[in-house]
Amino acid sequence: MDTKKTSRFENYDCSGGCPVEATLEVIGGKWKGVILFHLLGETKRFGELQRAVGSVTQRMLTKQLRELEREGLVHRKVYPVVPPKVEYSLTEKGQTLKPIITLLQSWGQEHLLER
Amino acid sequence: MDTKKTSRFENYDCSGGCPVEATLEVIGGKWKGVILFHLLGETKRFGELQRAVGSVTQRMLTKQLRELEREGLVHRKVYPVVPPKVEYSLTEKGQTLKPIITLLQSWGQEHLLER
DNA sequence: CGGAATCCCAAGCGATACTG
DNA sequence: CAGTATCGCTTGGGATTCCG
Repeated sequence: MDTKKTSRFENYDCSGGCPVEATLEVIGGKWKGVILFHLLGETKRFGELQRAVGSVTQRMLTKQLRELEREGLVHRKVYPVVPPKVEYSLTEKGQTLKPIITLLQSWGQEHLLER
Repeated sequence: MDTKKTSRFENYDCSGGCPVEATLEVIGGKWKGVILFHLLGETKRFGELQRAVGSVTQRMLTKQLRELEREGLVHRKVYPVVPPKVEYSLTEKGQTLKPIITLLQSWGQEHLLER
């Protein structure tokens, strides 16, 4: 009907850092989504997390956790005991991702997995 | 307090296809988020899309669009004219991603970009 | 204009071994 | 237990060229 713009998205300037892209860079790592998902509810030890995620290798789990830590999404608590004990949990900033992770999960269930 | 589980996330079986991971694989491609974002509001031609996204190369834009097409998220309409004209738009399935893309955007704005 | 094909470097990532 | 180190394959993705 009218030639007027019907959307607020069309001419959004993405050059030099689109928020959508930026967010995906933070949570889009190969294992980050799943990791965050498993930390949504509770603190987990390294080994627990690895078992929960499934097929991730130690190397990758460590790397992804370090990156999430650097982004301030995950907190790493080291207990000075032997054998070593390290617990991972979401920071407050990490908690704010909950709606996103939840949406990702429900969308995937509805549109991706056989049902 | 209690040792009872306080979350519904903890023991979710992710092995062999976690919904969160699956969804991220669909929208997590390097340019897919931004592409979807720019298609949220309106249909766009190839060239428009490329300019909107910014620094993406033709090759990558094409590749990512093909993948989104295969997932049934994006529709490709070819006009049999010369010079060629191709329009991209979201399918109905693609539209269902709107809440996710929107959330990604607002989260990124609030937590990632300087403010 | 919108794409396909080729080339090629760099990053990603798994496997394995070692360590405090 | 929770890492780190090294190796080497595989993949991603940019640059460029050609085409209908």
